[in-house]
Amino acid sequence: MVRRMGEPRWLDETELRAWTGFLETSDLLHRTVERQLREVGGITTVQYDILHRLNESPEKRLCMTDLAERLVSSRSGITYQVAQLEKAGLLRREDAPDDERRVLAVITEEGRRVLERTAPGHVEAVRAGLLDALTPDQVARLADIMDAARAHLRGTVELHPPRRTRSR
Amino acid sequence: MVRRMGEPRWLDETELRAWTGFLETSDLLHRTVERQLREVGGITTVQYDILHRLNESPEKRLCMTDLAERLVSSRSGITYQVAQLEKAGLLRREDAPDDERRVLAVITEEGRRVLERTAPGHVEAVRAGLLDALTPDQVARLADIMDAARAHLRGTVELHPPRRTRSR
DNA sequence: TCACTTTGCTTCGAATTCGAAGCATGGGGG
DNA sequence: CCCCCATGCTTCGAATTCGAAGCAAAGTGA
Repeated sequence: MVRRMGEPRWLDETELRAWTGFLETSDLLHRTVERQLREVGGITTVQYDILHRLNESPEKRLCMTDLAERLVSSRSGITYQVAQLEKAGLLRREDAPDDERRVLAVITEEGRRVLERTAPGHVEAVRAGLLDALTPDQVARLADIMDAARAHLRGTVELHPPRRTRSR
Repeated sequence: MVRRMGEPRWLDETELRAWTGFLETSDLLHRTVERQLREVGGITTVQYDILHRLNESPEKRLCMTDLAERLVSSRSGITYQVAQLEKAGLLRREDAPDDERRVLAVITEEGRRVLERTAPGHVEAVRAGLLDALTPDQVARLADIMDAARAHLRGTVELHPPRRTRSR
């Protein structure tokens, strides 16, 4: 399965602009949003996402694996962040009734308050950092482009490395 | 300077798609590219960027601040990564001749070899992860959109927190 | 020249992330 | 029922990142 490739197809000017622009924009954007959340809400983007997902879910609770599924980090990362949020009183853990192995994270009233308090500023930061710099037409095109890329990547990328099989 | 905001302007469906799509795409993309570089070249994206920038620069050398300027991390982060790369033999440090305070990072022959060896696969990963999923028209539009966003953010965001002035 | 500030870099401790390994429960196939 | 593997989560150590604090050289103004 050695793949010897011929002459590499280097990026032309437009492709390079798209790629480097994407890299730098996502980096800058992440920093500003992170900073805003930190200053106003005292939480990180990851924590905001966790709380948001919990709050959006019908039962206001999700198990660790579901949280990790399509979110930022690895399973151990979720364990860590949920522990932080639990210490801060923004969620609590519950054992799943039907499966002893599962642990459910449940958003607390306090967590909901933090979310309500930070959400408007967070949205404003997203507008100020990205959406306001674009025309409505560009926003629409960006949405379509990101949909295409996201769907493509979802099919291609394995989020987590495959689990090491016991034997061997 | 307390800004009391009225009813927050929530994101409409398209804006939400643009934003969440952007977040998830950049995350997935970062992971795949990172993994490819790690497996093939044994280096991280950050290290690739550093080597690439050094190699692109006219004198094949840059001082730490210039490296940190618009790159990934804080000053201390650059110190750390440059130390790693120096240990790996991919660059060496030199004192700047004209300013005793500055430290120059200079890419080595070995570093150049790693770059040449990894670059084609890296570009392929970028194509496979992003560009191939888009039409040429979409790539061009993405480039323009990212240019706009990048320029906007550059003007808005302060990369590093302001330096603490010594006396109160 | 002398104080004082600025600038460039490094060191330090804290926080976060990851993957590997470990533990416990669940789910078959015999 | 029992063995074995799959699944869910946590713990561990390593790597990376950050900001604050510190040190040294360079610049500035009197």
